[in-house]
Amino acid sequence: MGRGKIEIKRIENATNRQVTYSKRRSGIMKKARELTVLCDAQVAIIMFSSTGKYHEFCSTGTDIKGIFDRYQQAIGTSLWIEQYENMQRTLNHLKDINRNLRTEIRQRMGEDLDALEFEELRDLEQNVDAALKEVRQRKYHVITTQTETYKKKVKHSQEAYKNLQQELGMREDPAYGFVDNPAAGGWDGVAAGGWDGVAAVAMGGGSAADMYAFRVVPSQPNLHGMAYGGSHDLRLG
Amino acid sequence: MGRGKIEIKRIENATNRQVTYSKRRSGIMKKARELTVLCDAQVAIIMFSSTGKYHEFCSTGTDIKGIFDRYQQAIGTSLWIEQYENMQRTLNHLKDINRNLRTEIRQRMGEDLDALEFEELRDLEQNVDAALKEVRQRKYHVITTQTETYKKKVKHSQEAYKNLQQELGMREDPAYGFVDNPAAGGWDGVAAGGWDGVAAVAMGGGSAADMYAFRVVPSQPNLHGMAYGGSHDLRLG
DNA sequence: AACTATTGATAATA
DNA sequence: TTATTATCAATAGTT
Repeated sequence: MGRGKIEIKRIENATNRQVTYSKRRSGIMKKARELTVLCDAQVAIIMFSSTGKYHEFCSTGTDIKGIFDRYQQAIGTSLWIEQYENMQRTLNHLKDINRNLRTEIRQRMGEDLDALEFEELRDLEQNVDAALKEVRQRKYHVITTQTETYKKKVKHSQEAYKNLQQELGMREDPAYGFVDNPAAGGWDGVAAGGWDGVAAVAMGGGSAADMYAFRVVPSQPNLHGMAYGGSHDLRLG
Repeated sequence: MGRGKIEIKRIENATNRQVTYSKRRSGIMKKARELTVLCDAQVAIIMFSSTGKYHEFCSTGTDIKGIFDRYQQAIGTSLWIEQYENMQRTLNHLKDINRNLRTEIRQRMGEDLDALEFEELRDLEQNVDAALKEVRQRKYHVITTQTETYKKKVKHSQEAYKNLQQELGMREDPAYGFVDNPAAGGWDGVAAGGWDGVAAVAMGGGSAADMYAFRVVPSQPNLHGMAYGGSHDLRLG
């Protein structure tokens, strides 16, 4: 239909091809529109030219997504539905795991124990007991490490001070400087046993009240996105 | 284009409409095919007739899904991609929460404590300590409840037996029947103090070895999809 | 973009 | 349904 018929093969001249694309595209769109009106049909068309420009047609009363959802229904199952459902499954599985993890944490916090059988309770007790020992041991380790560090710092400061004293040949009131008498409450006292004593209390499986003796900062930022203070939000997000 | 032009409006005659649909549909498909060849374009068409029958066209070298994925890219964001990405986000969020929960459980088990600050360690210790008390209390409660139940059962059996004895006027060797002498190891002994004694041991914050004294069944099914025996698989599924 | 000579599509008909 | 064909519509080549 034109001034001479053409062979149906790729038009090599780019300009020509683009013009033909434009003409024929509008032709198809018109035909599609007529079809939807004449025959009460639903039509969706998506076109990409060789230059990458895209055009679409969609019959009135619906949209591309609507027609393609219907299309997917028509051909049974497929396309995106499959990966979508896979994802949904994974998501539900994760939620289940999540719920179980939260339940376990709550039980490890001593809550919701009614659901447990005696044997489970017994195992839980053993486990928490062992965990408590681990935590105490770790705490003791941290404390002793800190103590050693402070001891060394004190020693260094002390020696530096003494050296200074000797170099300057000065003699001050012992109450205001470093002295060798532990009873005076100087740094020597701490270095010699003060921190160890603290560590001993911490190690001694003490009561909660004992532990509060170490609370230097009343509340600290939540460094791991968690808190052990029971203020957990154990609902799903 | 036919024997007389027609007005572009819905064809009321169903048969006529169906025939026209069939003819024009094949016409559009042919045009689409020609367009893809002549102009090196990508085209996807989906059509539903008024009777619900569906037909599709897709240029060679791709498929409906491919063209629609490209379409979604072309129009930026939307359609399925949106909910797909929402889902992906939710999924990643759940995985994060999951990882945190597993970390917390491991720390509550006394593992991976190196990452904790001293203050966190102290709070964790307090919390686990409190939890242990809760669990022990609960265990004691279960044991005493069970004890009461067994006591009652024993009492009932005892009385039934005595009644039977009296009714039959029988007298057996005390060694082979229920007697009033607790030292003989009869049920009276258990009812009077045996179970309470057991409960007392359980309550006493005893060692793990003490607890094992209660292990009636060496291993039991995992009723909650969890185990406190440290055999947790804390990896993501 | 607009114009036509042509070819292509199809409405009515058989 | 399918085939025919008289007409109308689309468009290739041109301006």
